[in-house]
Amino acid sequence: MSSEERKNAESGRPTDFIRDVVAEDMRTGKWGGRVLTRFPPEPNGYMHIGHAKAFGLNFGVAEDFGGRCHLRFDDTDPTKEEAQYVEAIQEDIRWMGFDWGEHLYFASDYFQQMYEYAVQLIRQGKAYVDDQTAEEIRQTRGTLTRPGRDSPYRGRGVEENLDLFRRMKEGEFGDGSRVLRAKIDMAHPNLNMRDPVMYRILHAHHYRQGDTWCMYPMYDWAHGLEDSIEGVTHSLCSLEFENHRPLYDWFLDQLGVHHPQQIEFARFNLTHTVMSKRFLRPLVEQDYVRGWDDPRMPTLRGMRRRGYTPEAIREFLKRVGVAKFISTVDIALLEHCLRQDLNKRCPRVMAVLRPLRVVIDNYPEDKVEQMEAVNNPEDAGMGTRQVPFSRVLYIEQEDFREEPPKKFYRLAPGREVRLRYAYFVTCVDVVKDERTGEVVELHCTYDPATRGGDAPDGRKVKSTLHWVSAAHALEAEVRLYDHLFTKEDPADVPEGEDWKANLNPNSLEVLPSCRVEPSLAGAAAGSRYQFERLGYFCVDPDSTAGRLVFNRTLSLRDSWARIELAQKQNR
RNA sequence: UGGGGAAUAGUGUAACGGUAGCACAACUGACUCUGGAUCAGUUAGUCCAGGUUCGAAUCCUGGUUCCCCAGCCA
Repeated sequence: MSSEERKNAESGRPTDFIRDVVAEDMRTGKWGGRVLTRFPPEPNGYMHIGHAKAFGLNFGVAEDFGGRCHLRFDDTDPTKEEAQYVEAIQEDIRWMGFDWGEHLYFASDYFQQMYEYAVQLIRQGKAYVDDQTAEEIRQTRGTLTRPGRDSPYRGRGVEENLDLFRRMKEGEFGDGSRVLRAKIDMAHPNLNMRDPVMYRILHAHHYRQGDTWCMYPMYDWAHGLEDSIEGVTHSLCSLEFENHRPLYDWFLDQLGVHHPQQIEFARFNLTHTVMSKRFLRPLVEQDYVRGWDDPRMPTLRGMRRRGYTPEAIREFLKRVGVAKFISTVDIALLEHCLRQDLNKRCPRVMAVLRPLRVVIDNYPEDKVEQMEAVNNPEDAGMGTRQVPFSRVLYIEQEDFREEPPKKFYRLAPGREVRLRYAYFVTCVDVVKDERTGEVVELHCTYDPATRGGDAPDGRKVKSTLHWVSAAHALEAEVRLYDHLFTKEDPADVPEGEDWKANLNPNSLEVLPSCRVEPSLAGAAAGSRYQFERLGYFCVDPDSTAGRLVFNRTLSLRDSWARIELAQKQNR
């Protein structure tokens, strides 16, 4: 996307308040015309669409202003981080279309320099080793309304602090026995400024540093330094770090090093889904979904498997915008962006999800005709294909009603409809299961003059049905997905009740014996199609050579479903 | 009850003292070999109360509501 497109069409200004700031900095030459942003994930989980907003912003701002964006793993807690996430996160960001080139960094690579900065702070009398327990530190921190109390170790001399800190590093002390704290103000109204912990002793194996370190820097101490070391100009982060900014400012100013400008923006929520790890993790661990890449998950892996395109997600993020208000975006907007993209790019194909056998009584038994079908009416360049037609077909069960309600235009006894790209057919008989009364087969007659789908006498039909030839169709499994939660806000539960009660029991429906047209044979995992009149589907990696498995990415807009719903509600 | 933030149609977002606009959603209608797509239209908004100003979503004062902060997580 060019920077011109990034501008507000009406005002000609950048599209959000952060780009406003950056544009102004470029105008005044504040950073010498440089723009350097970064995306700093902790490698302890998978990326979801909320993260995509954050990295899309960072990479996007850099791109718009001819700058650069670093990917830096914030790996300062060895008890939570794993190498597998480093790979997975890169894969997801790359899939979304962003590129950090050579600029892949790790906070853990800066541990030695951070140590030296800490020594400097101690020398300046601005940090001290505290022997209190975690509990004691908590007790003396004070509360939101009451000031904290100074630690009895706060007055230690520089030499003693230096010695103790060195010995912390050497591994002389046990986990939790001592910490290094900044010496700021135990009565500060901002709790983050009440002598925050800078280092904790942790005899843990780091996935990259091994056992080199037995004490690790805290996020608040490390993060600002990481940005400073890399020369970041605009440090974009979410709203909850607003409270921490004064602390980063304090550290950087005490050290007298490069001082990026931090700008905070709001995260967003999506209706009918959850995005925080706190909610997502139990869904996976307690088997409410099939894993982090379950197509119902808002993780990028899940969305990828579901059939989402990165382009659709980026368009969605662009429309969501960037502001300081924590919004709840209607998932319908995401779906709209997806449909818009899929409509343009997906080849059309015919598939029957719930097959109803149809015999064309006056069509010769052994005859097979190839019907020419358009691959994509939105794009003539995608060409046409041949679809076999024969005497026995399948149509969708819901496309036939023995007693059609008002405004139901599809097939019914005595009614004529069009079979897409084939013939006009009229229903002449209905075969039912004697015991259940269920309709099991239809008999129709066809009009040979309507081959291709048009009647030479100009007569019209009210609807067009999709179909497959029974003898030629492939059997396939189709997985239908719906919103993960029935409520817009999944966390909205009565006092004391579990939010999982809002889980949609019908978020997954597996249809084991669908029939798809033969052109789909051998379709590659990940390939996307529109099943005409039904929706967008993609081939799941669970597919095998002999059996295709499809995920329904998204249904088509369905105005009959709306009418039917309204009819039910009026009754 | 301390500190830091935020409030514009149902939802999201624009306006930078000068006609409150756009998108999604909803609803009409047109068109259609996908009840898809497309096109046209309708409904609907500045948190509240004062003030400054010829003129306020925007500036000022006071209030209301919501979010974040008391990890040796990030």
